[in-house]
Amino acid sequence: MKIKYDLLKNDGKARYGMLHTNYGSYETPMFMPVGTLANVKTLTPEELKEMNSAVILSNTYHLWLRPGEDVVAHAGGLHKFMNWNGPILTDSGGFQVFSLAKNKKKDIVEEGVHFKSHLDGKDLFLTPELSIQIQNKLDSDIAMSFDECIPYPATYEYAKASTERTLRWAKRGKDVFNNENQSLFGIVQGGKYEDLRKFSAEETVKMDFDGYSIGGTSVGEDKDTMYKMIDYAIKYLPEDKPRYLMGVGEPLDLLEGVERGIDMFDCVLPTRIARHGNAFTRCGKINIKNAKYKEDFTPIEDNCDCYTCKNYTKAYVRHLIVSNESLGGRLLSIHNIRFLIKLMEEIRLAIKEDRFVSYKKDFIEKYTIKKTN
RNA sequence: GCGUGAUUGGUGAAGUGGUUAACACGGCGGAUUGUGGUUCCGUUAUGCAAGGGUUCGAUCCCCUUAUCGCGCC
Repeated sequence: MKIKYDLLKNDGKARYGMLHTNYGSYETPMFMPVGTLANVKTLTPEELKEMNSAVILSNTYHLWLRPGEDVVAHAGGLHKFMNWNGPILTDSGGFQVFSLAKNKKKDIVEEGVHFKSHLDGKDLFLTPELSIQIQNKLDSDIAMSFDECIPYPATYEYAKASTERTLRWAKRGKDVFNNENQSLFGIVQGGKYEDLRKFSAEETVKMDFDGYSIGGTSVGEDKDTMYKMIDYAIKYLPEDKPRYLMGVGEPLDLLEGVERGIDMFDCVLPTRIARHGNAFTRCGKINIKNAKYKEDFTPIEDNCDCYTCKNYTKAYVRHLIVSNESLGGRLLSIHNIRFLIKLMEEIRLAIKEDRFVSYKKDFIEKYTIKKTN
């Protein structure tokens, strides 16, 4: 069965809805933790469930290299392989075009993309067809079209050519797509250019995907540019399909995205910064390694309902991080993911109660005054 | 007691008679947005055991003292 999206409520452009999948129905807007290598780094499925995590991400490029999509298929698909009985979205490898293809001009050709394996340096060639076929085998719930995540800044000429190619790739991927139980999302590119975003959105929608994502954001552009990229594209996306903003996960950006009509977000931020000792709090991000927490025997946040805050102190978590103990990154990952998921829970409630704008204002006010603390 | 070798920041240490005394670790702070990366970036000794001398100039040369090591009575 394909996924299905019900738009249940609007509050301005913000949307409250329900995403129906083969692994349950979940409210949107939602935040999706990233588990590139078939695991959300350091966390078990049980822990993710406890945090009320719905969809998790995995990555086509990475699983292709290791362990290989056939291994996953022989295991009975990604869900069984990783013991996750919730929905899974697989990224296509498009972001790796951005991060790993060193020489864009030479490595990105019409047929596909040349990579050097980050594992052994071996030459690899990934095409839209191959990406989709791998994802079909991985048997995720949502597959992504193979695109190029355009770097920032990019010239108009580059962005135009890349955007057009991404459209051709989307078509090619869709043509070979073959998995009844899987859905396929199209990706809007276009860089920072309004007409290209419009063009990309309209053309992608014409191909009729199960959902649409806005890509090419959070690649180094300033916030205003990012928000404009969303504005330029989102008005051309259909109301009855989910909209997914790729790679965005800073609390303030989630709010800005929701306000513009985004339903799904993913980001490595909560887990990555956790491993480096940072925690989201209502009063802004904190660095647990700071000396001032050495003897702070209070939780990261007093009113947080996460496992970490209910059981551990800043001083202890700090000690673990400073000592390079993996439990430190685990505890902070639990807190950070729960923080973002809780944020989305509150956002959904606010939308349902027609008070999203005031909720957003209150949150931002608190989040950005940390300096006085 | 005599002889001898050392003494550089929180630590391990490089180094030179002449502008700002390597590097590493540690400390302190920052970054991180579809995750190659226990990652990246700042910053951290106005001072080279103490005092005196030689010199235009000494952490580097000489003397004295202190501390530590080694050898011999």
